[in-house]
Amino acid sequence: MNELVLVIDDETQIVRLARDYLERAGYRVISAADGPTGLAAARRERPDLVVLDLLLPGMDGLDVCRLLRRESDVPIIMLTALAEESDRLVGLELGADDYIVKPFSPRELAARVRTVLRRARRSDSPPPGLLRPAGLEIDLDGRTVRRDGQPVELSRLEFNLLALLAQRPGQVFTRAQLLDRLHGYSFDGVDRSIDAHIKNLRRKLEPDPAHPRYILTVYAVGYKFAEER
Amino acid sequence: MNELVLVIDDETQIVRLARDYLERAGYRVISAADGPTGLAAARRERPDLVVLDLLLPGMDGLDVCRLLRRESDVPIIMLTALAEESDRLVGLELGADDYIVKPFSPRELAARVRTVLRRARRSDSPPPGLLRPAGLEIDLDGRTVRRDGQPVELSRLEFNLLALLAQRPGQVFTRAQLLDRLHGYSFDGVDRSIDAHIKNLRRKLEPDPAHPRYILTVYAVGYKFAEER
DNA sequence: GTGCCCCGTACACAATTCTCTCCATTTTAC
DNA sequence: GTAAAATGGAGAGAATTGTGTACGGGGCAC
Repeated sequence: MNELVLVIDDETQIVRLARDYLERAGYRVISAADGPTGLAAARRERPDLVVLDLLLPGMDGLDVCRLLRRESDVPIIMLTALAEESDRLVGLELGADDYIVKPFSPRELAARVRTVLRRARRSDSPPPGLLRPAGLEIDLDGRTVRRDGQPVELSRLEFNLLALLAQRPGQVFTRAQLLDRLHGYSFDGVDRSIDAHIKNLRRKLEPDPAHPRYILTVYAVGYKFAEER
Repeated sequence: MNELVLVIDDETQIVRLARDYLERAGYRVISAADGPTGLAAARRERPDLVVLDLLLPGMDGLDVCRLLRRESDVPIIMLTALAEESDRLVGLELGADDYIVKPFSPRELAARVRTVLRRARRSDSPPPGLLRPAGLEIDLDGRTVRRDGQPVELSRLEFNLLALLAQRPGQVFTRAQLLDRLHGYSFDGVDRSIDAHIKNLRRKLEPDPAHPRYILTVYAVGYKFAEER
């Protein structure tokens, strides 16, 4: 299910713009035109993120922010017309996670939303000492791997490679990137050696190495770890 | 009494923001603007958690981290600007419990602090004076070891080494980490000396030193104590 | 103070494991 | 169908570890 964003703003123009853009970016969007309504919506719908205008009819945006904060940890992005540095601090002190100065480009809004959500996801579940993609169990501290409960013996590079990929499922890494991160940045090797490690890794890890389930090839680009589905 | 957090950072803006937010979240906060001051404060005040900036004047944050680690188990959250090196693989080497990439939202900081403290409370609540991995009995207070009821005589360093490893079964320690924690971190020895101690330890401890049951080698990385299974 | 013993460290060699490269074969994209 | 890319197998060379041995220092009994 896509993430839900609540936009609290009384200017219908802005709400419409934000909605269009955020929905196109893949989020679900609900909105409210004033503070009390917005608070009620937040309580009822439990959005994953709130975009909150500072200037609202009926209730100051700062008050809304405070009240929201009191009852939940939902990330908040403030909209403000004031570019003052002090406002950034005021907003952040009240518990906002980020702020955008009006007028803003909808693309910027979408970018901020994405960033804050990513950050929130990360901080919700701090350091994953253990990765558990379907059927696998990767212990980063113990450097051990199990598939369906069975231990899988990996070499150092193989383990690092797997950990690197599995920490960002779906993200494609080029061979050059993988080389950089597996060795120091000053390494003079052919990037085909990555292929060899991928091969060895698959042989040990994949139930059927010829049809990989975890380590996927992205033709002419690199490799990625399979996303959950 | 509320928990005490020490913030070590030279940017007053960040310190103020962190202080405000953490205090609002119910923590007591002290701060220091550079490494030596921070270390002194940590020794004097014995905080429950340290937030440490990697980039500090006077002393590298990494050094501060190592020194802190040497003399206490206080949880450490690192602030880093290096978005690239945000892997956990690197974090393990630092000895930090968690890290946050700048710029961060104060809410995120508070969330991390809460999580790390909760974890720390859970893990070290009853400081176990006695470890009992299968077949072994390690008395940390009496500094004695028994295997299957039979006393095992160990030298000071061997005992420290065993205690260190056995307190975190399954976690891999690099030779550098072991050296750091066994001696003063400013020790300039060859890390192969760790091998020698491991060898001696195994000879005394293991039923079959050639096929270790307790002290396991992790090729190209270091050593770890076997996990129960 | 002197001699002795234990401990920690350093070094050398052998055994093991890993890493990289080469090349033939298969797969993919256009 | 063709060219580029990826895969699989195999082996040489490098890296890492286990172990025996030697050296030096500190503590302790006398």
